[in-house]
Amino acid sequence: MTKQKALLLSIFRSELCKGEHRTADEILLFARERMPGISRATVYNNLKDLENEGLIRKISGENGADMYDSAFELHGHMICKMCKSVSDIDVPNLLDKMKELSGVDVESYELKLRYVCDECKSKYNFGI
Amino acid sequence: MTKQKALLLSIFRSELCKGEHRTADEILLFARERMPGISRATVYNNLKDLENEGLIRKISGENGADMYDSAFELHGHMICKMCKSVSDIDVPNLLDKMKELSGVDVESYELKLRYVCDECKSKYNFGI
DNA sequence: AATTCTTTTAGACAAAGTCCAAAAAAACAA
DNA sequence: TTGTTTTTTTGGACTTTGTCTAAAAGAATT
Repeated sequence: MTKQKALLLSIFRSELCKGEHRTADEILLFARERMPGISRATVYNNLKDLENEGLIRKISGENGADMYDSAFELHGHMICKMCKSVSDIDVPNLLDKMKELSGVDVESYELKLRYVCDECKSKYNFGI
Repeated sequence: MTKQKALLLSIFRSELCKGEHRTADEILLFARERMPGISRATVYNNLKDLENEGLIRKISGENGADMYDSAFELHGHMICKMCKSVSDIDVPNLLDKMKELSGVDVESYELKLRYVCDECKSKYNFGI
């Protein structure tokens, strides 16, 4: 556990990431506020480590960049088709159900539900 | 429906894509075999159109590039953590369950189950 | 203190995808 | 038909995201 890695972990545990889904470059910016010289490669390396250690989870992002989530509980994500906003949704027992269904030891899952959020609905119906 | 778009659709409906998960650049190569001058931008544009029209579905890929799936039925994907191989899994009624759980009109979903495939298991246990 | 192993760093590099302006094609109107 | 407008394609430049590499720095071990 180097200083750099500890910094990243503290960022994930802080308000900066609570309930948020951050890209690697957002994390890099946060990290540089506290450790100006930290290298991009170091951030990417440690994100990969933290993910392998199960301390954070990666979500393949809708806008190119992957995002990271540090929530303790495994959960799903609701993605608005229009604005690409992301919100969490708890899906009870999904992991166990998928183990049963597949017959193999599923370690984790990524679930994205596509819909149109209320804000976008009202923005694009022009009052009709 | 331009010639270019029709070509892409025919590729997705052909044996080239049956049960496969193709990247945009793989589709570009297939397309150039039949229409040598077709541009990369055109392929990307039309893949986006076809996705919006619900004729194909995008899976955010594990190795950088997104992949496309033209299967009619919505289904989940099993992803091996080690070799990143992808296989399909049918998850009955998941969409309806998610509509119910979320209380909104979920249009589609993307589900990835992470595990270690048999081949990788035996490759990395060194016979122990 | 010397050695070895791991991590960081900076920058080059690669891959995937977007953007743009001009040309071509298609759709529409007279 | 011909002329006009709109849409799509094209090629290439560009951006973004992420990886790789070799050298330096830092930890751990002997």
